[in-house]
Amino acid sequence: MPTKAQLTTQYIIEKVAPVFNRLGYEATSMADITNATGLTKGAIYGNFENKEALAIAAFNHNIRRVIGLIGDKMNEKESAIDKLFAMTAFYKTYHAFTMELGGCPLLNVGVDTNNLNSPLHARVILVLKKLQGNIAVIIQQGIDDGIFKPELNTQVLGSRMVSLIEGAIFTATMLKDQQPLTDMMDFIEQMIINDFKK
Amino acid sequence: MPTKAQLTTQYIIEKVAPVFNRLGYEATSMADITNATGLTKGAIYGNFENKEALAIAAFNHNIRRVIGLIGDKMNEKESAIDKLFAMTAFYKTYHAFTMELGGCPLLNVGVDTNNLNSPLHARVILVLKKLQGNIAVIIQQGIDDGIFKPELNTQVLGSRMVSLIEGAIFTATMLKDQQPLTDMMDFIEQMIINDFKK
DNA sequence: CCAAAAATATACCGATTGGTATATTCTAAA
DNA sequence: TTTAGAATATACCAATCGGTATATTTTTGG
Repeated sequence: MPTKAQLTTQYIIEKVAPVFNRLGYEATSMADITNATGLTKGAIYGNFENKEALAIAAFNHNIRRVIGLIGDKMNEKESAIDKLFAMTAFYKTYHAFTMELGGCPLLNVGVDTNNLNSPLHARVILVLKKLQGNIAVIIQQGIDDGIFKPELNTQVLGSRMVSLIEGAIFTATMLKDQQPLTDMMDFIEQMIINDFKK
Repeated sequence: MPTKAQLTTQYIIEKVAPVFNRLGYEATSMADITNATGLTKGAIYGNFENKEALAIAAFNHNIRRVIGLIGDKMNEKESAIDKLFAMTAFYKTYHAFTMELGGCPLLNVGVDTNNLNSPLHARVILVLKKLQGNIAVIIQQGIDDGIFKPELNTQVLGSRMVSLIEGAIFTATMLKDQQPLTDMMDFIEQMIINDFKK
């Protein structure tokens, strides 16, 4: 059974995570945090060492939500193609997700903390590389299963896919229009069928 | 002949433009601005109404630099294909550019001012749409010249191209690695040859 | 139900924020 | 060279920043 404090810690994270994402991890003030939680600074600093620690916890929470959801969808599938299509299907629903959250955490925090060499930026790079790697592994699985062309460069394609996705998220977020994101996912699906498959 | 004040105004813009881009348009303080220019607040506020006005001027300056450079390169060419290839060639050199400037202004300011409905964000959306439109016009020119397939959806392709470019810029900036950007430009060039050309 | 401990609220700190009023310096025309 | 006006510097403002010490409340084990 979790203690009261553990529940409060989790409560704070869930309340402030979208605030940090919306306002930016530097621009979010302690006043924003106390307003969002209904708690006072005493309670916040009792549960987190400082604002940065809370920001990191909030970012990890946001990332876990996204990666968790997409990972679940992909793990339901067996073949490399089905996994990749589960991914594109997820991102077709991602605009509503980001509208609620205030944008893609990876994009927001990445840009926000760039040239800041904060722990947060290190986390962004790590997640980015992990995403690239995950996609590369799936493509490799497709090659191993004899479904995808063996000459595919999995690393380059993993990196390229992440760029395609984040670029579309950026455009869709800026224009508050789901269409660029949907279009990009259709485009990726065509790419898989036309260029990946044997 | 420009007056002393006009020269100072321009001097301030040039000095603070990379600072705003690097630190973010909210996070940049008046102290950062006076440090970057060597001037005092009196001089800054004598030339600009407030920090936001200066931020807008700095953003416009940054955008003009990028768009101006790329526009010049493209205007040197005649055919739609040559223009598009001039664009990809430019973006292959863009990583060095963004390293010096502290990232892509469009990406940085776009994310930074998202959900803030500031005049700056309105400017970002305008520039984004203009970029999409410019590419669409060039593709249409290619169609009119009988070089590109007539069934191409110029609007969708313009939007998609911008997403491809900004996504690659994001990845390259995060990983401090030019390769994702170079790869994406190669990818776009192949797309032009394989999918655009008749 | 009580007391020890844990958790939260309150009140405060120095530093920094954007901005301004005024003093000073510099520029340019007569 | 003088002087009016423009441009810049200085000194200051209230408000807010992140953070902390302490007082108060709440929880929990006996």
